[in-house]
Amino acid sequence: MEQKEYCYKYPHPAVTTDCVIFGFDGQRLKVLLIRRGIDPYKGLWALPGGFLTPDETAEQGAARELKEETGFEASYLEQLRAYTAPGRDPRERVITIAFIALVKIADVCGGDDAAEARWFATDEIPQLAFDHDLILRDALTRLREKIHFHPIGHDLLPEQFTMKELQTLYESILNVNFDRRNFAKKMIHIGILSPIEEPKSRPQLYEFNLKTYSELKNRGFRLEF
Amino acid sequence: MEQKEYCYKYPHPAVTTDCVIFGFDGQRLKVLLIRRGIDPYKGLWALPGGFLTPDETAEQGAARELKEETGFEASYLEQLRAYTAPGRDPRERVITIAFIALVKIADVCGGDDAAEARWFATDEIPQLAFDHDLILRDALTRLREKIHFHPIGHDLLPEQFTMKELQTLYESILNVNFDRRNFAKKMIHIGILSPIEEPKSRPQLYEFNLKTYSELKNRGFRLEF
DNA sequence: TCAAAAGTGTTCTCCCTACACCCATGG
DNA sequence: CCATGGGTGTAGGGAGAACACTTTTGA
Repeated sequence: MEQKEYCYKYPHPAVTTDCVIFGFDGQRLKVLLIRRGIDPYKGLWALPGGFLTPDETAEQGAARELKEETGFEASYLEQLRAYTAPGRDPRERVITIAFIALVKIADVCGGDDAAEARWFATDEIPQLAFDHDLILRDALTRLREKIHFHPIGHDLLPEQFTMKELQTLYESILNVNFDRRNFAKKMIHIGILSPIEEPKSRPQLYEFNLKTYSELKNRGFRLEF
Repeated sequence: MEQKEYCYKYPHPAVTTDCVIFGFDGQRLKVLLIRRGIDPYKGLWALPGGFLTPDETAEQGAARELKEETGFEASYLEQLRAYTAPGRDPRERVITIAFIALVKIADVCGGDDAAEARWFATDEIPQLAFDHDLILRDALTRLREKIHFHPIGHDLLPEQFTMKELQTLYESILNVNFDRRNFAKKMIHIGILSPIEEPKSRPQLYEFNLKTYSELKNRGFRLEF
């Protein structure tokens, strides 16, 4: 392969995207990491990511890398922020644009690339490559903020779910315990949940009512806990 | 000046920082813009910003550009997000990392560079260069969120201020009207304001009590309106 | 003297919280 | 039969919202 060169009058940093991918297994909040197969930091776990191509936005690049490296389609993808410390990559100057992705773990997990990928509970994160531990901590902070005005459950749970599952999700993200009855009351009162009619299953199933949600969002609502 | 060249194996975008600089003149929330002296978009108003140098973080670059182009020191500087649409700069691929800066308008405004700079009310923004109108709108949205858990007044008002000034600030940012008495009650109740003892001035002056604030922040507080 | 701004307190309502009982299912 | 989990209702407390009167200052 020919060694093409791209030249500029002033120094340009390389730009990558990295994804903090959150999933929920029914018990705990998890983060998807891949093991690096090449130096630097070979063998360490890292956030999935890669270089931005010239014709895509950072959002498109993040979605592409996510799909390529893990096989997941993000049901939600949001930019976190850019990380620009000059020495954060030992090879050359690389700035990364970090993203938060929410995926439904139940979705097919056919990782295309052969890269080794694994879910880690957020309190059992191993040592990470680059400044990815910093990025991950920032992502968790952002997620905990986000939960107050975004129906995160819709992106992390299956279409239909029980109230208990939803509560466990909230509890595992916020590291708290809620009163079972008050939690259900509050959720139903807000109006973004619709009970499933079918009377066959005993634990009542719910689904998100996105129409009500978008109305609420436009009025700027917030969920207090 | 010699034409140095910086070459890479893969294409690298140029990286700039841009600042949305908010100030408060006692009546309305303002944004500081500069008029572009060169193409592209020559003559249009734009957010102050410039290219990132190889040895500085985006935060440092934003602070430097802010100082160089407007003479202001930001009392608060926070990354908003990166803007990466491939066509956003007609010259070459340029991604920008946008920042929100809060400054005290009363501070010396000795603009170092001769660039024409002006404060604009947030509802009287002229046509802007590049995608700066999008950035500005995002910054306003973020600021309106931010106001709920950051004492924005501390970065936008003088050291000492009246309750009315603080209320006007909040009202101009959120585009609402508060009951004068309930607003004061709530602010004092929170505990981040300290009344100034000196009995000479009639309208009671206050200052921010940053110690109480940082305690509150650690406990994760939020101000509802 | 009058108008405009600032200081102060009370009531009502609603939401959040704490908490207990019943029913259904499955072992 | 019993244990577990899910469904439902109520009483109390606290914070926010609505609201009026008095005082001072400056024109």
